[in-house]
Amino acid sequence: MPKYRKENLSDEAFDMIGERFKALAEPMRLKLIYALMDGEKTVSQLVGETGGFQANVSKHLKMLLEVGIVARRKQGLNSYYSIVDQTVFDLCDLICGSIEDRLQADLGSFSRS
Amino acid sequence: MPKYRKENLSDEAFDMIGERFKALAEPMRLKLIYALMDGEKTVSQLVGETGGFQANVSKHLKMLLEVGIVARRKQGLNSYYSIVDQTVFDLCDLICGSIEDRLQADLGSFSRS
DNA sequence: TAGATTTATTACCGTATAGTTATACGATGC
DNA sequence: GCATCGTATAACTATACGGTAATAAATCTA
Repeated sequence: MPKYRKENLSDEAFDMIGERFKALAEPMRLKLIYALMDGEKTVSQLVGETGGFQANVSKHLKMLLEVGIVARRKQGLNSYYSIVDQTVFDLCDLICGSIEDRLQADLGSFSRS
Repeated sequence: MPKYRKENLSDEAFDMIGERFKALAEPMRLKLIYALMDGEKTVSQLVGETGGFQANVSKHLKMLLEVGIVARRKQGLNSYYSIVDQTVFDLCDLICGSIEDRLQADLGSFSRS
């Protein structure tokens, strides 16, 4: 029995999966997710840690909020963002392993005697 | 000890991770990967299965080839493409689970009495 | 050699989006 | 009320990218 079963997927399913991956396809959003590994933070904190402009950070956070990767908690003047979908870390781990494999392979084909 | 360790990542690392996710962020490329689950196929076959235009299919395949997700084998008039990075299936499984969770949650908050 | 077939490439168009600036909104404090 | 602070939004620009059509390139066949 094969490791991966091939299910029937509709066009809408492909769209949803693509949209989900797209949320993780931008360096700034990855930085934000990475910064939120410590726990919830305010927009100002995230602006400081990522080095981005406040408007841009807010925009990306809004996107992550809409797709359900982060949550927002408003208190006083501040908005506290936090990760709600922990699978993003598993996804990044898988991707990083895949990138390493690729780089190793490239290195091998380059330096082989 | 936390489940996810926070490593130091450079801007270049975030770029590479983002680029990798971007390869999976388009429905047509997902369809191609999905179609290749059965094993290697020619461009014509993939055009038939995805319903896309030949030029578009070729362009997306080239992109998947460049990031190392698929491999190409030329024989006669045909180019045979196949999956080389099996982690894409794990990634899609994770994403699908995440989407399901999200939809379940949305459904719950909608229909709760 | 000429023609047919498969794939790759080029050019173009329209749309989407990241980054930036400026401004609006909402809450707090004087 | 008014000023201030943190955040969100609007408007703009530049660029990236997907889809499409046309063409080129490579291989096979008659």
